[in-house]
Amino acid sequence: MTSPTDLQDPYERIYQVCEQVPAGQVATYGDIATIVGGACDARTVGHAMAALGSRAATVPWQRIINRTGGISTSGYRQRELLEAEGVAFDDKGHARMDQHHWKGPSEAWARAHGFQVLPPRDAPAPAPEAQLKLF
DNA sequence: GTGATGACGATAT
DNA sequence: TATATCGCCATCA
Repeated sequence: MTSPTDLQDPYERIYQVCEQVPAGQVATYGDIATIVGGACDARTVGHAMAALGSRAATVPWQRIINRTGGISTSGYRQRELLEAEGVAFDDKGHARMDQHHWKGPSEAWARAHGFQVLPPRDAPAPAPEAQLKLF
């Protein structure tokens, strides 16, 4: 297992997880780092996003935001792209994490690719009316 | 090899 | 809730 050929580039794994984020949902850098596991940190994910390069066309980098739900980028129209996907923002420029927070990939997919799943979370605040409004 | 920087997170106030 | 401080890791000069 010490062979680098067995493990893909650390960034490649991050991109792969980012591709699992469906449209209309957002994930935090910490979530991606938790799913990738290993020496992957929230900051490492941020560096990976900055090193996207040509992969920016296939990786939904715009769905990756910081833990506060704010957009750290400036000039990339990240918020505009998210709004186009149906992600709601408040007047403070923070995404509605309670509505669009990605719950993580399927356990089967994560296990099949050697990834991890996000820790279980208690129901934050179910809004029946809000769900009905979606789509 | 060392120091500085960064698309961050968590905790404390 | 917002701000301030510290910590962790990878990349670049």
